[in-house]
Amino acid sequence: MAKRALGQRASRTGEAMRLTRKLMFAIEAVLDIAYNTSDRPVQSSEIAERQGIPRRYLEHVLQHLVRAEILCGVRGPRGGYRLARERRRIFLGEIARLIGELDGSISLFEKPVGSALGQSVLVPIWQNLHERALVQLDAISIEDLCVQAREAGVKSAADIPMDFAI
Amino acid sequence: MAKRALGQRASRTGEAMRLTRKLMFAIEAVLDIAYNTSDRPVQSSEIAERQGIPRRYLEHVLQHLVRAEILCGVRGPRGGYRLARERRRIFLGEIARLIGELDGSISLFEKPVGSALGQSVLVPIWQNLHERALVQLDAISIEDLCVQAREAGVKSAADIPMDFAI
DNA sequence: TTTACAGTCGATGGAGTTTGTGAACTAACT
DNA sequence: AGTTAGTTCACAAACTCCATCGACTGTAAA
Repeated sequence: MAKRALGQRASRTGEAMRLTRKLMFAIEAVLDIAYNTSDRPVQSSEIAERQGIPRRYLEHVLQHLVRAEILCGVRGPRGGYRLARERRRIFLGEIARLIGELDGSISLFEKPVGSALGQSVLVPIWQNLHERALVQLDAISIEDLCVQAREAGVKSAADIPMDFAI
Repeated sequence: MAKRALGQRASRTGEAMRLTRKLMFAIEAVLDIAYNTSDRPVQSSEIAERQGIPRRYLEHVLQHLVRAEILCGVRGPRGGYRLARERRRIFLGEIARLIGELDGSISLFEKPVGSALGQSVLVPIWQNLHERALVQLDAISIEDLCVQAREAGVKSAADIPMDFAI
């Protein structure tokens, strides 16, 4: 009965999440850095090649991660990227929220939903779906992924002596 | 230029789901039809106006729903759309899978994921996320939504005498 | 035959993605 | 110290795909 303003955004707690390509790139990049960092930082070109991500676009994503203080960038020769915190203190949910809020911030369930039907019935369902996904991602840390990767036998550049640099 | 050769599709689970605008339109439309059907079928223009969905695009979506035998279309004057089954036998998961498989069938987690890291660690996470969402949607029928809408006090065109036709 | 719809094809626009060019910064080398 | 080279950062143009719109065709009732 209570008529709500149409333009009401889903901007409540600032929770935004979009299952887009950019998000996957972001998570892949952070994981790659965490898994392959040795003594010197990991360069964007390495990540791009290892993960098969377009270089230029990857740099975009990395810069967002730097601003969000998930990574820190080191300029100059032998520069690259490092994690800004310990691996066990970076969670996928944080990355998802970050990427979601970047451009648009419309969240995973992006829909004006103008009708009363949608407002009263569908919006709650989408919010629920959305929140559950975020909860699931909030429970996974980069450390967890590194452990899984090691158990799966994925090779890490950190295990290889530097002399083999191509 | 199709450089699709790069990544093979993640299409082998057969389950595809995309949290896109089209999916919301589809669910909104089916719900609208279920909720507002009286003796004569519901016309696409009615749905479009009530739900605030662009007419032309809505018809596109409706046609897919007809082919999937979720709706049935009635042509000619006083035509429109009806549900092809009882409301309690139509589930949101079915609609989600349909829309997902339509164009691209790339599913919610669409990513080549070329590296060993991605393959062994990220793909399972995305699949899990995806399956949980589908399970959640599979548990909701159109009937459920109609009940919720009625409890929320949403008016139905089926309750209103036909004389008020504009 | 006319009319009011559902169905189909093609054109347009915008968001997200990809790529290009150049700046700012810093380590290493002369 | 000054210069050079290898990076990250910043801005912007080009490309791609989906949502949107428009015009035309098919069908069935009046």
